[in-house]
Amino acid sequence: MNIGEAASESGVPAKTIRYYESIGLIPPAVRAENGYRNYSPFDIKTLKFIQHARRLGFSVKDVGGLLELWRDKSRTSADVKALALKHISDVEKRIAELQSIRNTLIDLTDRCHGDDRPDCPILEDLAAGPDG
Amino acid sequence: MNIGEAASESGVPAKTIRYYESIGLIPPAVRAENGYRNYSPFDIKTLKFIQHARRLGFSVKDVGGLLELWRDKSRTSADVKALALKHISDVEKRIAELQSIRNTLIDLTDRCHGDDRPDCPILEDLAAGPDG
DNA sequence: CTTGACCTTCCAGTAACTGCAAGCTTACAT
DNA sequence: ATGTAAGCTTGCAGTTACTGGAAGGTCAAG
Repeated sequence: MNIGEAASESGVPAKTIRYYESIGLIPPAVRAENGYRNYSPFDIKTLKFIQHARRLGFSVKDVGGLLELWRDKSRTSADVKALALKHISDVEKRIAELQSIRNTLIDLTDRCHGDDRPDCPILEDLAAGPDG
Repeated sequence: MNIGEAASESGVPAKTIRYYESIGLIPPAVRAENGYRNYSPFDIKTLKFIQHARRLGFSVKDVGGLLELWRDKSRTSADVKALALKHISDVEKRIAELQSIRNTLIDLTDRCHGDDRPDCPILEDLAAGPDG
């Protein structure tokens, strides 16, 4: 299977597959006689695994860790769970930050009449700072 | 005022101030005879404005737009509000994405017993995909 | 035989900094 | 006066995770 088909099968763009190879996230692909990369069904499975983990917001580095755990039959589920829980806590922290940002922005826009006049609490507050 | 003091006054690191100058977000600083950058209280105010807007998650490009609106006495509050509302919608979209990610992760970890045994629904689901 | 769709490599660019290195200048203590 | 440490200058490289593009080899169809 050439890289193009591997891309459409896995959902990972060809360009990105090469990139993952270049950074060592996946091992170098076997090459055909013409130099083209050749992918097995198992390679596709690995690419899908990566794709799913990335969609869940795991960093590429974390995905590397998950791949190792996936391949390592002697790992414990606790190892995996620990990584996932850490990631959940990161995600929740980020959500809380964004919600705080959102609330501040809502507050600012509520107080801005948004008409033809130039005075605008949004700009005034950005100049004055969060506390006044 | 040298760049170091400007940094501690504004909360923007010296390195970042130079960076903002290099990308044209702020005009080139006036130089003293020794070549050192010199900052006025108004410059500090601008840097603080930038800092606050960045903390609210506006991109540097958006901050550039806000700075223009801030300087432009003829702008309308509607212009500013439009930019802020767009940003709120982006933030809310990002929050929704992260919440969806969080829910999936919670679901996965709930189903992983997290003990010494190797079988782990987290890895299994990552391999199989979001739909089983 | 040519066209077009693949594939290859490598280089550059994105966002927003941050770190480091080499080399001034300034301030302070000895 | 001198040593040295802090602060300033520049520029280049590294970060994250790709993405786009150029230049060129390969393959299948008409």
